[in-house]
Amino acid sequence: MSKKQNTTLKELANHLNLSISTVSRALNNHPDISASTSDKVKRLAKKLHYSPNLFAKGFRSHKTHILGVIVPNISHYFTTTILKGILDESETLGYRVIISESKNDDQKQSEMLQTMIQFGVDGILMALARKTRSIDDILEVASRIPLVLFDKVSDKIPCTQVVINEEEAAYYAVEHLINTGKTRIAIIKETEQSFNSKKRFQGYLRALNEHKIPIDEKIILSTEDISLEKGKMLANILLSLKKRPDAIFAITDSAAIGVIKALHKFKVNIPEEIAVVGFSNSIHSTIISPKLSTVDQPGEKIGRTAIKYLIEEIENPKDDMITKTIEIKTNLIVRDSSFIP
Amino acid sequence: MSKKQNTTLKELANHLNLSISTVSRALNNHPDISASTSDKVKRLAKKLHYSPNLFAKGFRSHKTHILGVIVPNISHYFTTTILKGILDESETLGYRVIISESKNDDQKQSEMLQTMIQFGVDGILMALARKTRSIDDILEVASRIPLVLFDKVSDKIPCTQVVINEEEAAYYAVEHLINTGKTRIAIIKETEQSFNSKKRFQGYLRALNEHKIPIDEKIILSTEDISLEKGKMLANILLSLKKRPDAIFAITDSAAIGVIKALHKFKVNIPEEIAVVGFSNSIHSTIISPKLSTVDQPGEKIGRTAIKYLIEEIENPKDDMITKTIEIKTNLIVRDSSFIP
DNA sequence: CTGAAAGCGCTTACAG
DNA sequence: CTGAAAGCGCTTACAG
Repeated sequence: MSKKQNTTLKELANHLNLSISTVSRALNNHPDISASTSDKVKRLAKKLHYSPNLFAKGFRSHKTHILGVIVPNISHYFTTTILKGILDESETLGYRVIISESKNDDQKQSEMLQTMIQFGVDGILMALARKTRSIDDILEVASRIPLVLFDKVSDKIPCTQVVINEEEAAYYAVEHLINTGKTRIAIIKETEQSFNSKKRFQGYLRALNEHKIPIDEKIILSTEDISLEKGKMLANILLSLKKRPDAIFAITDSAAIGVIKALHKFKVNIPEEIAVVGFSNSIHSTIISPKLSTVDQPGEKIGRTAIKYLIEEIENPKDDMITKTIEIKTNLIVRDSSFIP
Repeated sequence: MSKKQNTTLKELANHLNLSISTVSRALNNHPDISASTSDKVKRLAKKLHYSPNLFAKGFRSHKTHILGVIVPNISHYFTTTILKGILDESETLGYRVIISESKNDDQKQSEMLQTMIQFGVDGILMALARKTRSIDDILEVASRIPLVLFDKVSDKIPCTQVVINEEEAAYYAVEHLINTGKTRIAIIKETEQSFNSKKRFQGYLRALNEHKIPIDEKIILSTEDISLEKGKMLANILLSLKKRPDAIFAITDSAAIGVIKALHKFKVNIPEEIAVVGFSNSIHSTIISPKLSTVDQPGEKIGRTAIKYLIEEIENPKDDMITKTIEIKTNLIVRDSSFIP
């Protein structure tokens, strides 16, 4: 065998002619143990690189100190900022995190939930896959261990949910465009009634209504699986209208960047002829030219908040499952794709 | 208690008036068990949503089927593509993955290694933090469990290492510039002798040498912590030279994008006056205009390969630790920032 | 074909 | 102040 075995309590006990119980207590600073014994044990432990087997420890207490995290796509920059918050906070609180990618496949998502339970995670943090139908599996999980949803959530699942102020953020983004003199503001959103898209659309409508700007269905465009390419396509449609919009609010940055690329192609001046605002403050938003005005979503804070609530629920279990929604504030960042006020 | 306990073998046994051993064997398709018993057990197990406690299982065999992964920064797109490969492949092979971010802090990295051992991971996959000094801790880990390095590696650590063909990739990138008629090719690299930077620089030198192009120290620029901003700064220096380069090879995409931004500012035509080539094929490379020529690094493949080697070593332990380096082929992608041949 | 017992590494109530 | 014993959920050699 090339690999060294880990040192165990038993070995320490044998070396010192003590019982396993005593060694255990010495290492855990139990008050009963004499200082001299405690010292001896600790010295030997250090010398032999003893490190407790957390498995065995958790085994007794039914706690693994491992949390499960499921996200649709690990490559989205926004997701990675959330993960940063999750990893950092969980590590300082003494938990490790198992991450899985559902790839927006709700079948896969169910399987992952299942294996996470099998691996004995103490709780699960999750952003739902698109078109999640099988709520049943998720409810079943929530009945066993604490579950917290973030970003992609659903009010059909009774649990803590951490989101951004989607509606308000969209409201401010659109109001900003109105304040810079724009009156014909298009929106590019998703067809399916995803929580996020729906909320952002509501914010759009409220901004127009409150500023007495008529709603025009012709400049409300929807697409499935919103993306850069889709942004381009829909921008082309908007450009072909008799009455072009003078601003476009895209509910994701990638779509907004597609819009900018389409506008470039047709030599449309940004923001003079058409202003553009996105949503997310992805890293792309400062690479594209003109730099994109967008809504900054504080990913790290979302991650930190979500994991804190989860761990709180793990360590202080409550009897009742209540849907509690925590809203994290966002921040509109105005850049060159819209007028600076 | 609101949370349901997980079903155990004991409960199944009690329900059926069988022993725990029999139930265990039935569930594991042991040949000794009669079909009727086996059926009964399986039906009840399904009904009660029994799922084995992998903790208890692993506890006996000293296998947790959990792997540790440490990366410097989870937000780099390239890193996320590697993680995708790791997650996907490990899940199909029946392993789960704990991810930690060292933030290029080698102190933190050592701690992470330590807690991963404590959590009983079966093996560790790691990209080294910049300026990793305490090789000792890493060697200590490698003596206990299988360790595989990827991307950021070091030949001082005797273990399997999965990297791209850094030297060759840089060679082809520079040769491509030479083939398009460029003769004064600058390089922007890192000061510290990181494995990657060193190799890419070697490729640069070899390309120039083989094509009999003189090396000019004035257009070999180095920086610490290479980034977009540093790319801009160094490009400015190059532009201020009496004899400007006619091409710039930046050893990372972000630096290359900084270069493009600087060239834009000084109205330099790309690629006519100065061509630019980056390294990584990050998502930015098609957002920037002109689109960036760059070296595509197949992240998923790197991840998959690394995890396969790790699991191979876990499941078939060898006595000897040998440094084995696996090189993954890259692919030069020519876009608008350099001439299409 | 089925069961009782040991053991994986640890903690802790119970004795002494 | 220290130790023997039970138990966490599972598997498996040993009996029968």
